[in-house]
Amino acid sequence: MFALVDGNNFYVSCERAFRPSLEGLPVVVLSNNDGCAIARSNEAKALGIKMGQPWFEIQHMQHQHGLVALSANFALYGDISDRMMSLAAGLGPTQEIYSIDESYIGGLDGIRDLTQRAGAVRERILQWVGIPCCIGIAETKTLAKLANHIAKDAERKPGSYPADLARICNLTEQPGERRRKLLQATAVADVWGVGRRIAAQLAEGGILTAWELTQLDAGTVRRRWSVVLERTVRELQGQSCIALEAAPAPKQTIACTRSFGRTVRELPPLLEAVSEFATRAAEKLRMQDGRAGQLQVFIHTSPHRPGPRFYRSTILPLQPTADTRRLVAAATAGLRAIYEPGHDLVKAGVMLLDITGPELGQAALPLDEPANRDHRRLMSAMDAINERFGKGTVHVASTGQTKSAKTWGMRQERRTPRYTTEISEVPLARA
DNA sequence: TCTGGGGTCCTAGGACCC
DNA sequence: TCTGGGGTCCTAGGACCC
Repeated sequence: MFALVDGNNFYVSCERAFRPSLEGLPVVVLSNNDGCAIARSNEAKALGIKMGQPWFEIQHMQHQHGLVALSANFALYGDISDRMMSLAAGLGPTQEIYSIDESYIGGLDGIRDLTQRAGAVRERILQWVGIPCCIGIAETKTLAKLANHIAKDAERKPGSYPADLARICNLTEQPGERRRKLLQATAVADVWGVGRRIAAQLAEGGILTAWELTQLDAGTVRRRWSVVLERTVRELQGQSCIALEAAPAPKQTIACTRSFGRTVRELPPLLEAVSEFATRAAEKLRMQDGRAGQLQVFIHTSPHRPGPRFYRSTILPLQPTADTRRLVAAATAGLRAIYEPGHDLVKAGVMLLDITGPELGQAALPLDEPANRDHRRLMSAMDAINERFGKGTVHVASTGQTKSAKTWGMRQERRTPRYTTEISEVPLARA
């Protein structure tokens, strides 16, 4: 049995926790560069704002409907997430942190008063962290996700569901008839693992609800679609196919990519940007104690603008490494190889590929041991200094001198303070 | 004027091997 | 007239997730 604990409209809820005056207002959180809406309060959803909708399309709602838009404050969301996750863990013996706002809890069989217990955990998260969440409980992860969806829907639209399902929905307690009705009330597109494409194909075959999907034969689904959808069907039928993953698997690829605040044509700012992306990617790589065997760099113009497009990328083979200096050197060399003047570039990125554990990188360089050890010590020192004194305190020179001189940096005109992670931005309480 | 960022897994087809 | 069988590895593309 599994539970899924999921923060409601998570980024918006994080902002509201520190600015209660946002309660009841339509609020959206915008992506990097204040480009599009990536989180919406219920009030904003009610205005018809779609996930990922560009800001320029909804901007007018500020005056018309009192829409409030905030720049994404990921430092804040990450920290609030950690606090929420540690409380969610109290629900059962094992936990998988699935995303910034969701975690599965496993090993729940035999726990008495589970539904009540879930309610208590929900209360505690709300009181201690200030984040409202919903909890779904069921026999499989896919069903727990579906139960969570019901709990959220029932909270948002009281009256369309039995009142006791709002916020906490334990499917295992639902009598057969009621359970069937709940699955019939859930659109097939809302099932975890069913995206736009497959939902459309299912609709052609008359499969519109989660219930109808459970009625399909698993073997048929495998032949017509894939083993992936087959697994989803089996999970919906109550057969657990997706296990809880308590320890996060090391990443196979690590990316750092950004859209620019404005278009970039010249090479020097691009070199700066790409150096910084390679630096960030290298930090992530060292956090999992990995080595990259390949590095990819890309640049491109806007896919949304009419006219000729320019998209170019290259992959460079590496002696497996986690050394920022070598990764930055590879990234800038790659950029020089693909750069061509005269294009209004809007985005660049660095990806680390062919990632292996530490042992392989060392084995490949048996004679180089002492030097390798020195590289690692230097990188550890750099990471420790940057951890203590802030990102970029020590950096390679090619990432540029000062933040203010950046011509390519992102727009973030509406960011709230980093209330919990930056000492100068901690809110003051007045007596 | 203005559209995010970071991942995973599966499959089909080609190259290549014996 | 007539052309095997079985396997692995790699890549590109598609689909999905948040």
